[in-house]
Amino acid sequence: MMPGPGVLANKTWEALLSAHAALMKQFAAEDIWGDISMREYDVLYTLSKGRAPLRMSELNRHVLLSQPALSRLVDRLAERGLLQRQPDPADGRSVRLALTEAGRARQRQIGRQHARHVAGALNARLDPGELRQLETICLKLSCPPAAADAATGNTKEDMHR
Amino acid sequence: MMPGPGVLANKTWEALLSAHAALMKQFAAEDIWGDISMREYDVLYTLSKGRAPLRMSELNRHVLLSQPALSRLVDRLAERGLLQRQPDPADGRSVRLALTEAGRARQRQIGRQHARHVAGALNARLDPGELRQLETICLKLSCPPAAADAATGNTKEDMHR
DNA sequence: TCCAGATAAATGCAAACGCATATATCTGGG
DNA sequence: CCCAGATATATGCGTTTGCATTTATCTGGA
Repeated sequence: MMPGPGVLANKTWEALLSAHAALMKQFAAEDIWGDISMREYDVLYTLSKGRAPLRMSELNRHVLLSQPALSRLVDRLAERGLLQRQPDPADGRSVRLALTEAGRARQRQIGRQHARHVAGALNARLDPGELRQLETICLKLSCPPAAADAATGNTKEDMHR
Repeated sequence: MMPGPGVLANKTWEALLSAHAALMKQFAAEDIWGDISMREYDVLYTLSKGRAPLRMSELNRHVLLSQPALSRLVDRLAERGLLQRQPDPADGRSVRLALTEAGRARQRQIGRQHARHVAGALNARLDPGELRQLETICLKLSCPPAAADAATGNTKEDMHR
């Protein structure tokens, strides 16, 4: 039994989940999405950010969705003309995804408004110093599991499977 | 226009989303869930935390799910004997939800292991000071559910005026 | 060169989700 | 007391998701 550090980490994770849920609900309630779901927008945004066309598997690392679900979501976006599947010249198994002009325009149109809502929501609750702290910490969290093992010794995730 | 604060807030939100997705994937990959999905566990956990039986609408504030989806998720958990629907004596429309002993045991059994993974993952990436900062900031983000100033009119767009 | 195993993406199918709406109950003005 | 509107939850239905599996391609060792 070592309640100290474990409890703090768990309370922190719970707080992060609450913050995520609260903000997601608030953003989902905004009347800017039209026929694009937030998950679809996430894909459009991720594609708009990368300069080179992304592969499915790279995209799947950014999006919280199973591989088949992402494959079909991309299907729908492609059928609607918002992105294109291109064969990867370097790897025949792979597919490269790129926004069409229509897709890029749609992302920008929604993104402009969404960004305002995001800024409004976060700036209303946090000052710039807190924003910077939060960004720094979240970037540490999203980086691959640090190998810097501590005395706590609970860093083994890849051992199962 | 005024790119400064908006950009910081948006980069921060993106970092938070990445952190959330990365950790959720890591936790989902753990071999501890059995026949309980993470969403179902979230409900079991939320119910286990509150001392008094929760109502659907209260539960729905904590869980990122539509009201009908939550209603049916609760259905399934009730059919499996993990929680009970009880009529609310004070309000006939409402339903009070409480874990059964089986549900409580199941939550504890999964929660014990999950908590270890959470602690392992967060402690591997953050030191206690960062954990405390993150918790504090996330609580600020989740506490004011945007309805704090309903009387003043708009919630966040007006912050720009 | 060949092939077993690994990797990337797609597909069949049942389960779960969200939207719109229905049902049941509560509340307040007349 | 009654009823219009609000609130809490449930249900119908088409869409989307995840799991298991398949298909196609790549890789390295014999």
